Amino acid sequence: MGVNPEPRKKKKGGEGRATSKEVAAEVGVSVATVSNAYNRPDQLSEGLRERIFEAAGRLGYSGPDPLGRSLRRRRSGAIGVLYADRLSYAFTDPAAVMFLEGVSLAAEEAGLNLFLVPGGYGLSGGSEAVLSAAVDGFVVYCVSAEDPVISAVIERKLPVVLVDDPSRDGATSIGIDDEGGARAAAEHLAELGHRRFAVVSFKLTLEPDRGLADPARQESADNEDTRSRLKGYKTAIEKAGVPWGDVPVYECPENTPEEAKAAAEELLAKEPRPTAILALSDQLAFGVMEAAKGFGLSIPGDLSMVGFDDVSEAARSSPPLTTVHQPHVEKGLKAGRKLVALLEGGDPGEPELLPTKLVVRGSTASP
Amino acid sequence: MGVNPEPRKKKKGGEGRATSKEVAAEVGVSVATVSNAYNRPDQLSEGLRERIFEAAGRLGYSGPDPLGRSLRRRRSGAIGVLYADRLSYAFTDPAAVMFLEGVSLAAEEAGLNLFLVPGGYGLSGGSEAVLSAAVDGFVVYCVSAEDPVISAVIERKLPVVLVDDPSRDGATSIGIDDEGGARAAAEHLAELGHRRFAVVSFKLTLEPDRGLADPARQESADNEDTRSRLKGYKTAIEKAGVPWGDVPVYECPENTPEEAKAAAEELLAKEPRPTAILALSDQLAFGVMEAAKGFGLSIPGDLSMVGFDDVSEAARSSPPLTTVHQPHVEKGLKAGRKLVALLEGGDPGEPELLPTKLVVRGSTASP
DNA sequence: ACGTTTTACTGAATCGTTTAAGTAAGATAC
DNA sequence: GTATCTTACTTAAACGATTCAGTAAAACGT
Repeated sequence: MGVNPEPRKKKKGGEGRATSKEVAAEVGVSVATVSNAYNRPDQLSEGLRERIFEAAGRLGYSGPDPLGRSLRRRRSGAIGVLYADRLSYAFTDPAAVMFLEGVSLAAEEAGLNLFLVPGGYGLSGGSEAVLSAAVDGFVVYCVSAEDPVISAVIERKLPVVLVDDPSRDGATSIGIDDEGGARAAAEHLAELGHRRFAVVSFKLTLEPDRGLADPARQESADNEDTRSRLKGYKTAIEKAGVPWGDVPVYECPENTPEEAKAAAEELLAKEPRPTAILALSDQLAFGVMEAAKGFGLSIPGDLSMVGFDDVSEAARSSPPLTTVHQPHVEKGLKAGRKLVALLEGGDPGEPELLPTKLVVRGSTASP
Repeated sequence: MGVNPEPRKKKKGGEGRATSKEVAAEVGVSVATVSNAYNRPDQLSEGLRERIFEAAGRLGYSGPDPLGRSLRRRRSGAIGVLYADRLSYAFTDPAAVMFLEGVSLAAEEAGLNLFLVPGGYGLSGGSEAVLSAAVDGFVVYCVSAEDPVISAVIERKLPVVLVDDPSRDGATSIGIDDEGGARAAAEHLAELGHRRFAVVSFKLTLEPDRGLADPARQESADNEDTRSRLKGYKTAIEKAGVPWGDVPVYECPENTPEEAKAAAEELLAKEPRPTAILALSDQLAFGVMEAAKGFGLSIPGDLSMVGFDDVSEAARSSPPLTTVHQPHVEKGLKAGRKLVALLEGGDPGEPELLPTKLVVRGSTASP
């Protein structure tokens, strides 16, 4: 058994990174003392501490290895953000970016790093990324309740904050008043006198369709957000005397202007043409606006348009987009703070629903 | 010595996450076998493997702990992106976001996660975040060569790819043709007939000033990018017969429209007023445009404006911004791929300089 | 001068894995 | 029927730290 015939290469030149053990050997102390030099300066004499740092510098030891430390401490010092899609996609969505900004603010407050984990339904690996991420907890963003990765997260039994999809009981969560915002958007259009509506939605289920979605499919949307927004529209539109069944709801597999453009091209070709289009996100709204331009339709003269999210481009587009504002950064910040509270054994607080607000700009007018 | 009086709580209820040891005990095999069940299915019989998974499910074991595994494997499966500033700031800068998109693309290709590390000069902790991040390598973005965090990164002796600041020898790097792009921008203005220029720059050193920077200070800029862009402007402007010393260069401590607005307000109050302003980034250009609006100046009628970066808003602003395009996403992607190559022991390739290109839109005209 | 505290360390267990090397039993070869 | 190869595991040593429970020596109090 462990005879260890050779003393092994002790430190074969200055090469590679050294370990605390090597530093300890060099100085002639125990590894515990080296550890203390870095973590509890009061546990050793000033002189020895300096000798240790000096030797560390000489040997190329840059301080405790994060992995060894994390393993022992049972804390990695990072919070994970689980994003529904591929990560690269998150960065193209201004709403997601603002949310991340908020989470990173919370991480900074707590001195934690940010670990981005792609959910990537259908991606190679599946929920492997979730299982292999060295984090202390997760903020789960925008993942449908049906997504298998969410089970993977739950399975890991780490502290979790669910964002925008507060359907798992027990879990801490935060969301926004989707329904109220959507209702306000549709009411605004109804008050302007619109009666011919159309809706451009993002995907309703994990296996998305492209095309018109009937009410049954709408009901079965597996994302809480989506369902709530559609419900808000429905309530307001029915109140205006228009049967919901008459309102075409177009499902886009991806939340991109390109998809929405294609959707709008189909919707605007209908006779009679809708006079107002509600989009479930600003990204989609921008696509619709482009399509309208292609049809030679002026906004808001020929077509009124309402988005959702109030991303910063919304104020700068031409015409500026009427949309439902939601506090993306604050949502991220609060989600992050809840997670931090959880990590510190504190109280994450009640599930919260942040307010939304209709911001009327230049893309809506009477028909 | 380790008498271990009590057998310790073996598994006090289904609570907490279980370990491979517990699963092994439950099934009556060694931990090695449990490990094999997850990592090398061919090493054990199908039946046993299923019994192990079944027991794992029962005990709440969700697979090997990432930390233990990473420690042993000496691979964490994550690449770190070191960002100069606070992380929350990265998300407000469209150029940084696009870059991250590229890196995340590369990470996805390689099946790696993304670990975001704030450089945060002057932040509490300093380079602590760098030292404590459990990553396999770093992509260093936009950090001045003088920044102490960059030394921290080097010290960790992990594979590193330097972006936009290829000054450390030996390190793999990627950048863009800053000088050429800047030169083209200034040449464009000169050709239009402009002779009274002003420049709005971001910070020149780690300890930024706000205000006009004389040529000496410009030379001492510790970011390669900044120096190159200024040099490009200088070359073209001098070629047009204007002494560089006559061109006011205003330094903004932060790369935000707000800072640039303040800068422009000062520059535009000068007599004679500049007829063209060059901004080192689009973010800064947007601020200048706002200031111009405040002065009642029309762009490009009264003032021509050129940015740098070609972020997506540049095409949508009014007027659309003439700017220097750089391939942000591609830069991130290539940086990420180089790092991946390094991690896999391959060849990261030569330091690359990606091309820039002037995109003429509506913000420039003859004076 | 003697007991108590403080200071400055060391030893050894532990965190949760992976993996090279070993082994016993059964299958295959000739 | 013996030698060799597989199969299906196990043993034990890492990986790189932290931390608790010592302990010997020095400092302190009276």
